Amino acid sequence: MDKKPCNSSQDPEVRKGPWTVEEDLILINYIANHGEGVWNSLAKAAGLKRTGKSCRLRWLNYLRPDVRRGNITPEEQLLIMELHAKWGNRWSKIAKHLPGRTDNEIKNFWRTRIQKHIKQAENFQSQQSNSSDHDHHHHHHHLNDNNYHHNSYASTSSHVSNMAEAMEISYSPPTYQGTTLEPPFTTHNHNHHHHHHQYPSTIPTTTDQSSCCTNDNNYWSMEDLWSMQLLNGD
DNA sequence: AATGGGATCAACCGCTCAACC
DNA sequence: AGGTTGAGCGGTTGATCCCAT
Repeated sequence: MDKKPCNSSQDPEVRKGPWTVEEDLILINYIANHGEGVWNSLAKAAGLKRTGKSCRLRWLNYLRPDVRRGNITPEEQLLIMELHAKWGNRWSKIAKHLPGRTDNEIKNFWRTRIQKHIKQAENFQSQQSNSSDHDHHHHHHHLNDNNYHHNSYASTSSHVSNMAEAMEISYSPPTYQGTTLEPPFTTHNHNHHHHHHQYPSTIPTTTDQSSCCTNDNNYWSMEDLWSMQLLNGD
């Protein structure tokens, strides 16, 4: 009988899964009137059949008025890469430097949009170093989530932060920010909710078409960014 | 036209830590 | 001291969407 009742998995009183609009409204309304915090009792008092944890998460990641939705901007992406290079998977710490973004969002962004490109770059690099006769195997590691915890951040981070710095230098020039930059940074902007495009397909035409660092859409893709890393990385 | 597979994101889980009693 | 509770973190999953076959 030492089973803890905290096993909420089959508790019929507790709802799980996606939040409904009604639940959202209840939570918003309650917090508007009573404030946030003490999530377990809040959940009960508000009449939500949710765990406090679930309420907290829903509020912080979605309902809170100052959450910023929409695609990660190039500037944000750069920041994420820099900070991740410094700190690794410290998502909440990183998120503190991106106003309105949540740790969850940044984590998702990293895992879905960046990590795979790292692996590609990794493979590419190892191919390169294979083709060249020397086998320096001293840079075989990269940002591999699982490596993360036991290889020192410093070794990987210097790599990436060099890249980030190099990118920032060529990134910040006014060509980009001066041009009503509203572009989807993302490779394809599939807002999969309903396709309400917040970005017109009129991509800002930057003044310099030379653009060693822009692709045909005039904004950088992951490929661009990571190939820059490859050029820059040792 | 149907469908399989990859990409994305919201939400869950287990865990740790700190405060409090 | 030891137990309980709440907050927060990072990893993972499940549902959905999109696209190519």
